[in-house]
Amino acid sequence: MTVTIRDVARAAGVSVATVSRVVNATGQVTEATALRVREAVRRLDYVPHGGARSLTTRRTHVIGVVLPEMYGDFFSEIIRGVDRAARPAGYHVLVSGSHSDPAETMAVLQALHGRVDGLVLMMPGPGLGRLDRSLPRRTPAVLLNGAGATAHPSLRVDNRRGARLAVDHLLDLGHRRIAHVRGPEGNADAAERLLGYREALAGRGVAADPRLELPGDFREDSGYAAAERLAELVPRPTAVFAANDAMAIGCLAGLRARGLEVPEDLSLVGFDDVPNARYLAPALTTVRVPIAEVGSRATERLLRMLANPTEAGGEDEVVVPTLSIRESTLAARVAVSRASH
Amino acid sequence: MTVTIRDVARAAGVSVATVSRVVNATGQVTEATALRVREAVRRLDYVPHGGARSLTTRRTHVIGVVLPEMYGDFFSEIIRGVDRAARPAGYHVLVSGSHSDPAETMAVLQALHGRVDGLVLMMPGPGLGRLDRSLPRRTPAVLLNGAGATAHPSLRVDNRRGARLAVDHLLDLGHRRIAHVRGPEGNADAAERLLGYREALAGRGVAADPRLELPGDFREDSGYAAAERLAELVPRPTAVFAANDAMAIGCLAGLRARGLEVPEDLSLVGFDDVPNARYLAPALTTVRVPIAEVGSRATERLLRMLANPTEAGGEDEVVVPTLSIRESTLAARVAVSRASH
DNA sequence: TTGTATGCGTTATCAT
DNA sequence: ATGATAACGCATACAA
Repeated sequence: MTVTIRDVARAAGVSVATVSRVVNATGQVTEATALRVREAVRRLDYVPHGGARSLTTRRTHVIGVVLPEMYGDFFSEIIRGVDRAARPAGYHVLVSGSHSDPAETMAVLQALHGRVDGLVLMMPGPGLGRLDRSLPRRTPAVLLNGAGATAHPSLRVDNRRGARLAVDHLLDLGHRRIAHVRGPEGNADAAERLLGYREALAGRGVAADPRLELPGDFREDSGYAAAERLAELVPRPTAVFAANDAMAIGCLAGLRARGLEVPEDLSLVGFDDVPNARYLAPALTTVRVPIAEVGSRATERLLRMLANPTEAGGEDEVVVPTLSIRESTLAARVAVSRASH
Repeated sequence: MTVTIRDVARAAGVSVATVSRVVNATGQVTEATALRVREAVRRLDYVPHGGARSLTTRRTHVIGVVLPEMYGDFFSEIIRGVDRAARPAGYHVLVSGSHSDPAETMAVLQALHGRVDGLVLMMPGPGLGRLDRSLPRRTPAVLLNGAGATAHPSLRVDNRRGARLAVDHLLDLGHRRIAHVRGPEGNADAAERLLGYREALAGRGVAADPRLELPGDFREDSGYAAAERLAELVPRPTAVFAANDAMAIGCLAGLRARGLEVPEDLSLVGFDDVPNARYLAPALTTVRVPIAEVGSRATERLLRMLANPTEAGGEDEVVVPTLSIRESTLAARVAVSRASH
C-alpha cells in the first residue's frame, strides 16, 4: 500500500542501502546514481516512515509535554514555549494532560515510552516520589515546578518570592486587610504562594486571618465564587491576591457582578501574567512569570540532555518572577478606617 | 539498556509470544504462566515500546494536529477539543504549527508520516491544492476551515453567516457607519468574514466604504493599531466588527487608550467567542463558535475514518455560529446625526 | 496452551 | 561506491 524504501530501490535499480544514503545525505554516492534515486523518490512520492526510522536510530525526534490540564492561557503558553525551542531543533511536540492525577500521569508516561525521546513534565500534585522510581531509567525528563524533592533536573518558579512581591506591593499601598484566593489543595505551586502570602503579612506584622484565605482551584469559576464570598466579609478586605490570573479574572467579574469596583473598592493582584492580563479592564496587576520562556528553557535543557547524556545530573534552574503593576491596584483610602468616611 | 519483551520472556521462562499475549490480554494463557509473566514484568519494570509496537500493528495511536499558529486562545481551545475526543479513544495528540506557510506545512506533513495515524489540519491560506496531491494516500485527514475546494472531509465554520449575524446586530441597533477590522490577506476565514460584512451592509442598502475596512492579521496588536486609525476617521464610525476576538480585544485597549468608551462611543463585536471574551470589561459581544467542539467533532470524524476506512469519502460538516450579545454593543444614538447633539 | 519464525520500514555494519 | 543483511522491539500466523 504505502510506498517504502524497497519500492524506491527497485525503481531506481539500486539497493535500499543506497536509497537510504541519498535520502539522508549520509555516505558517498555517485552523483549519477543519486540522481536516479531522487528521480524515483519523486516519481513514487516516497516519504520515509518516521516510526520505522526511529526504531533503528533510537531517536523519535519527539518530545512529550505532560501538563495538569490542557485548558487556559497558562498551559497554551507553556506549549508554545516548548514548541518554539523544539521545532528549530527538529523535534516535534506531543502533548498530554494528566488532570493532576498521579495515576493518570503514570499511565501517560508509560504510554509515551518509545514514542518520545524526552519529557517536559509538570506535576504539581503529590506522587512525585513514585516518579523517581518509575521514570528515570526510562526517559530523560525535565520537571516544571516539581515539588523540589526529586532527582530530576527541574525548572521552578520562585512562587514564594512572587507571592511576597504581590502582597508587599499591596502592603506598600497601605492595605492591611488583604484576602487570598488559594489554588487547589495539594498543589505545590499553590502551597508556596500561600506561604509567600503569609510570610509577607507576617513580615509587616499583619496578623493572619484564616477567614481571608479563600478556597480556589486555579480556574476562573472558583475566582468568581471567591468574589461572592469576599463581598460579604465584614469588614470587607480592601485588597485581594489571587493565586493565579485565571482566578483573578473570575474574581474581577464576580466583584463587578456584586457592584464592587476594582481598584476603587478593592485592589486585585493576580499571578502568572497571562497574555490577556493586560487587556482586562482594569488591566491586571500581576506577578509576571515568563511562561513561554519557562517552556523554552525547560526544552532547551532537555535537548541538551538528549545530546549529551552525561548532562543528566543537574542543579535546578529557578525562574524569578517580577511584578507587573498595572491598573487593578490602588492605594488604600487611609482615612476610611479612622473617620469612617 | 532498556528492558525488552525478550528480557521478560527469559525471566519468566516463556516465549516472547506468551509475554505479548498476557501484556495485551490477547489469546489464551494459563493463569499460572500469566502470573509468572506479570511477576517478571513487575520485577523488571517492563513497559512496552510504543514505537516498535506500532511498526507491527501499523497503528501509532497518535493523531497529529497542524495549526497555523500555536498562539492564543483560539488554538489552545482547538487543541483541547481534539484532546478531549482523542484521549478517551486511546489516542495521543501531536501538535505542530505551520506559521500559515504552505511549504512549512508540507514539510510538517512529511515529517509526520509514520508518526501519526491521522491528521486534523487547519490551513486557511492558499496551497490547499498541493495538499490534495501530496497528502491523501499518505494519511487520513480532516480539514478545519479548508478553503472548501478539496477532496478531504472537512469541518467548516460558516464564516459568512457569522459575520452577517454580527453586522446585522449592529444594523439592528441603528448603526450605519460600521467599520471592519480584517483578518490576514489570503486567509480564507478572513475573506469569508469580510464578505459577510459586505453582504450584511448591502442587504440594508448601506453603501460600502473601503476606508472602513481596516487591515489586520488576527493578532491583538493589529487590533490595537486599527483602533488608532479608527479614532481618527471623520466622521468616526459608531461601531466596529473585528474579524476575530483577539483583534477585538486589542481594539478595545486601543480605543480606551484614545479615550473612547465602548460601548458608549463605539459598539464593538468580535468573532470566535474565546473563553476570555466574557471576562473583558465590557464583556464582548461576539460571534460564538464552539471552538473546542470543532476540534472534538473533527477528531471524532477522523477516528471514525480510522476505524472504518471506507468512510473516507465525506460531505463537509458545517458549524453554524451564533451571536453572543453582551455588553460591548449599544444602540446608536439616533439623534446625533440630525441634531448634532 | 505455548513456541517458532516472519515481517513491519529503516538504518547500520560489513563485505565487495 | 554499492550491496547483502542483521538488528531495532514487537505482534502474529502458523506449528506443535
